[in-house]
Amino acid sequence: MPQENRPRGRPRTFDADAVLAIAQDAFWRRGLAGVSLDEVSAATGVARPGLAAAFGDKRALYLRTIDAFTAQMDVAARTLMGGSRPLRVELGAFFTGAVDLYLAGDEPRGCMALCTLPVEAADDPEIRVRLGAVLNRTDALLQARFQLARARGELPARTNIAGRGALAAALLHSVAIRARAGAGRATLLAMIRAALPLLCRAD
Amino acid sequence: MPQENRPRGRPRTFDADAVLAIAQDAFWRRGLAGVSLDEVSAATGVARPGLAAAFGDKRALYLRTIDAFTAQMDVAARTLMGGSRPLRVELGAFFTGAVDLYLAGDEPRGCMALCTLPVEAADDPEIRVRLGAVLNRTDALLQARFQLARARGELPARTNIAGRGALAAALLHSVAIRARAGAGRATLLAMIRAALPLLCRAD
DNA sequence: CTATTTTCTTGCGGCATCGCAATTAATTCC
DNA sequence: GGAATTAATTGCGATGCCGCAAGAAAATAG
Repeated sequence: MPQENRPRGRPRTFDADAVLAIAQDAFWRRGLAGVSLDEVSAATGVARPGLAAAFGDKRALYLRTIDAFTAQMDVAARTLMGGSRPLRVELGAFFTGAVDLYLAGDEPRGCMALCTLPVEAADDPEIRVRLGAVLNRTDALLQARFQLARARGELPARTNIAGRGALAAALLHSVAIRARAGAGRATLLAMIRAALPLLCRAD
Repeated sequence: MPQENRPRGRPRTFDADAVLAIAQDAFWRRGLAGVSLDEVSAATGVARPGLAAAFGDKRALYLRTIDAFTAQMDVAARTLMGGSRPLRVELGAFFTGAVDLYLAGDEPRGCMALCTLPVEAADDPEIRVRLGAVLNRTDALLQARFQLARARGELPARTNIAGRGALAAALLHSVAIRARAGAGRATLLAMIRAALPLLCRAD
């Protein structure tokens, strides 16, 4: 009995997204070099050849999880900073949301991209490009928000958008690393609270 | 002929500091997990047992190079930001010096500590502590400089030192990662130039 | 000159990791 | 029902990596 639009041969017995989620968790904690495919295989119940057939080699699987991560971040960022509330409120929500994500499970995870991509970036041009893309994406997001605030009169017309955006992005990068270093929620939130007035000051 | 205060047995035939420098270079680029002892052995000409005898296992050697790195940074930071010049000048020198160091050799090196420690930090408590120590050190350095500026009247008495210090440290972290992502010297300096006024503004 | 101490070199053994090939299983097309 | 197609499973082989042990070498102490 032919079902729907089944591809052709024997169907997959595992859910690629579920495997990806488990792999993402492992790479988030230990990075590309720190995770073995045997480990992913054991955690997912999918034998190595199955992983290879579905995703390619270890590096390709890692890149897939990085892409998934950045997609998740994009969604979260746009949700938290949609542009409907005042600048300061939305930036506060944005950074608080980042802290929540970086400390999920009360483990010192930090940012998957900012904490695991850089090691590989020095010798791997493709990963270096990925890292650059992640940075550009948040830069664009934050600068756009400052620009919007300026257009709305929350910031004076002469406000240096690039400077504000750079500092806001920097704060995110800093939080990402500090979370991984074990900084507590209270510490991170205090840092954000102290820094926000400078970022949002209307001059 | 007994020389000086020679220890007792056969003397070392290699310079531990030179070996450390070579190992540091390798770890800087590829991180702890990305470097094999065979590689260090080949690059230094010291056989693995020699490395083991002098430094312990790979992780111990890595920690030694991290310590050497932080010591180098301390020296550089204190040189560039001695407190004799105005706040803005010294911060500019500090960040420019960081860029120089992160781009030395025109390679996208970034910061050894901030780009290689985080991956290992999640699962290795001792490395996590090291990372925290690196962060605390620069926090203290920058906050002290802002405090000095406030005491000298370059900043108003009500200036939030914690906020300024956090943002300045964040800028450093950001530069460290961006350099590794391949950002050019001009890009980084432009970012710093845009951000400095906000950090130094006397209100 | 001999004994002792420390280091250097070589090599072995074990372990983990990865990629590939061969076999078995499940499903669709005709 | 048979052929074709795609997956899953198992297992092998090669490589890299680490730690340790055994023997040779270079220095000092007496």
